[in-house]
Amino acid sequence: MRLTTMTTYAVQAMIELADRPAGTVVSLREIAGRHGINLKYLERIFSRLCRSGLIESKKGPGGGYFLRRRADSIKISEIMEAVGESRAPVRCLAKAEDKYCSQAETCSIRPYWKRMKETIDEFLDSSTLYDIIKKNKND
Amino acid sequence: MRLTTMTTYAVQAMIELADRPAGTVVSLREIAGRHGINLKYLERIFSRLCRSGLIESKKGPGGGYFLRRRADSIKISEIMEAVGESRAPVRCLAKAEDKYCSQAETCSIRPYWKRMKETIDEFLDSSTLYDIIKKNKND
DNA sequence: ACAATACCCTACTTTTTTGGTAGAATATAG
DNA sequence: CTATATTCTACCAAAAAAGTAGGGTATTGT
Repeated sequence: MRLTTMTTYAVQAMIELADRPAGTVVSLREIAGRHGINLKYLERIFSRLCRSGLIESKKGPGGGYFLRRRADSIKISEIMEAVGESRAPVRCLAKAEDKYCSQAETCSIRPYWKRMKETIDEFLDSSTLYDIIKKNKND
Repeated sequence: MRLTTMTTYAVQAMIELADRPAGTVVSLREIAGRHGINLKYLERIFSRLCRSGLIESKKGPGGGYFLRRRADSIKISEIMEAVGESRAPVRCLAKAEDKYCSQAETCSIRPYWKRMKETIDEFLDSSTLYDIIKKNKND
């Protein structure tokens, strides 16, 4: 039941972007350096975030990435989705794998795992980047 | 965010035991056969469940395993605990790993992961074997 | 007693997933 | 033009999970 480090990196990085004033961009080199993340690895993560439309890039010198939407409209679940983190506790509940288990219809435990997934989804769907930042600033 | 198959096997098997009338035992061979689980693999799982005190064994011909407590007193979280499934979404929240991240104290995201863990724990702590069986029988 | 049944322990192998690397291509500000 | 930065396509290594194998030990019905 552990998130991949790719997911935690992605959230960390998104927090970084959210913390910057609008109109500024952040380079990967900067983020990678500060968090001790391999640059190439970060690149892969950001390309996914980009493809999902959560962030946008500005190329060339002085370029970098920036949030495409307001921090309070970006759900944590969206970030996970972008980097491919599954939120299903069991394989038979993952997307496009409904046919993985032939006995899915009669399985007595599946409904339980489904409720578990819903609980997790609800949590991740109801929190945004802004919530994390805000909570932190209240200290 | 996926449970290991060992965990899902463990829950499946515990449901089997819970579904039997009191006083009866179930052999591993039987469970392994019905669910298509490798016998040796199941043995390992059951030895852990046994060590955790969730089930008990009866040796000899006609022997097998049975629940040590009532189904409505066995939490799903206990089963996970028994087979070593971590419920922490990130490593720095896992047991005996508080020192994994040196910046745990100042980390802005950690409190969020902690709330996530609490949400999951709450779900798993508040459901028992009996709940799963019962829900199923209502169909 | 003893053989049948079933649990118990240790080590190993394979597979899958995750994490990390490398190198080159493309775009752009100055 | 060129330095900086993102994009794309592979590939490789480490770790974790899953599955196997084989021998050993305890119990009990007969």
